[in-house]
Amino acid sequence: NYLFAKQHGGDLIFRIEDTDSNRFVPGAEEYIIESFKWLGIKFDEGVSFGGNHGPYRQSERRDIYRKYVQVLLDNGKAYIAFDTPEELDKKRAEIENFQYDAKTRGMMRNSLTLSKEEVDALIAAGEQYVVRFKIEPGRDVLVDDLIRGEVTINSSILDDKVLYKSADDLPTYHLANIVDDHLMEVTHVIRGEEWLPSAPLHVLLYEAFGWADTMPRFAHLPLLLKPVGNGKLSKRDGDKLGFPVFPLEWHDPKSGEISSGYREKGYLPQAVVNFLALLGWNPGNDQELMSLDEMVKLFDLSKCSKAGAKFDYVKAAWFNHQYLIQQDDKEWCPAFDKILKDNGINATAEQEAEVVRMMKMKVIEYVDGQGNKKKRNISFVSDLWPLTKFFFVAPTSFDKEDKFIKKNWKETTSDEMAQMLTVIEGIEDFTVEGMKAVIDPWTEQTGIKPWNPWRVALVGEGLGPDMYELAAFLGKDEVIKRMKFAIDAMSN
RNA sequence: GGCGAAUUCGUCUAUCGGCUAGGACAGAUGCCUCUCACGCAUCAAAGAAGGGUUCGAUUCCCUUAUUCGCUACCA
Repeated sequence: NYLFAKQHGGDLIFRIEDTDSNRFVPGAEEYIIESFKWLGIKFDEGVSFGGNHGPYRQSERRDIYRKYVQVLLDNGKAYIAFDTPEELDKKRAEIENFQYDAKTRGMMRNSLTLSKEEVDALIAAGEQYVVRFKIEPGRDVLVDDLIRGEVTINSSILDDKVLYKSADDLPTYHLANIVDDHLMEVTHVIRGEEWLPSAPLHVLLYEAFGWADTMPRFAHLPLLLKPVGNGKLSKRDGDKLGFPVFPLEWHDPKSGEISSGYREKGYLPQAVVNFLALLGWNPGNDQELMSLDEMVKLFDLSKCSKAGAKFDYVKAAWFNHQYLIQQDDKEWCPAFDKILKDNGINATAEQEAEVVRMMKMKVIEYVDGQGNKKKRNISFVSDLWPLTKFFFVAPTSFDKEDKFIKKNWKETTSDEMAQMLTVIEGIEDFTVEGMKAVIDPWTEQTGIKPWNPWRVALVGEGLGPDMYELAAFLGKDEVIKRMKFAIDAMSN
């Protein structure tokens, strides 16, 4: 909706459709606003955004709906029904495939079967009622969908939908939606496929009000499906499979349940928007990485797919990786700082920046000795801890079955490391250049290839940055300490 | 059950009658390399099934199958 509206210079409206008072959730509205803000999706009108078509909360538009319900009642397009939920349940149990429609409305308690006096008396007595849309059967209703083309549905399969319920003096979605869209001068309705079956009902409502000529265009988008198995993606699937479904972490005030959020998991909003936009739409070429502004230019409803798309959280992580590596070093530091704190490390800001710099060296493109461009695969800043802990914590033991250690620490290695240790102890200038000046000639003289064993000693496993850089960061004392410990531990 | 929609590699998708069916993620292999990665190269991987229409169907039509959605005084 955002892409479409912006592309056409239109306004995006943020309307709260809270016509089901039973389902009111405190905090949900604020949550939604904050989520869109985080994603960078800005509305032009609506709750918290202002505009000339308010109020934008349907629960605050009761006067308006009451008026339009009356219009339909007056022109015979709707009627009042007194059937209680219990009575309806009974009918459904009695009659197979019961539907409240032209065939059955004659046997129900409503203003079509009751006299005007009876109806007035019931209302005066405080009886609860609903207003139902009187659907004329046997008509083929055409829905011209921008994505699916022309869809025809016969009105006979539609039931006499409830438009308004007196119990809470609120309309249902169908009535509120049509009235609001008309009054708010909505030109396009882009919504999920689950609305396609009731689209003809909405067309009929526009006609009943005499608004057919200004009826908005419809576009029904495909649904998001579960990553594994069948069915549409539900709120709970995410945490079951280890990925977020909610944009922001959500604490349900009623159940106390916590659903993880993209923001808290370390996703970048641009990555989420990009990934989501491509689920069900593509620009028609091979381009996958696009900013919101680019997507506004490229978006095309006719290029939206019609079938549901399975949610692939592995690819979502890849998108995040792409956006993460484009970020400046400094943007990683706050998140990295938190990771360190969480792991009980007290590092100086300089140290943090230095580690991030070194890791980013391997993340951002750089050219190695062979002229190859290199990068590092980090999808989330939170991935950094296992890749950086050795900067702050010395190895406490060595897994002799570890493939890297086994391969690189042979029988003679402890002796070679001991030789290297004496060389290192003699180094005055413990910088990358200073070490190179001493160690490079030493390796050539002795023929010893110290890199991997040295890595075992300082890191404890087969990962990390260039050894000179790492050693310079750790400092001479720490390097000596770790080497002594390794030589000792490995010879036992 | 009824109605509607959908159906291309494991996943997201391109193709608007000419296909040796393209790309991306994931996977495999190789190269690179002081490690892990990254990068690069290569490989493997698809038109649900059956009928039509057509010189020619992944593309159009029909049937079947499967999946999804709707069938609430929920949205």
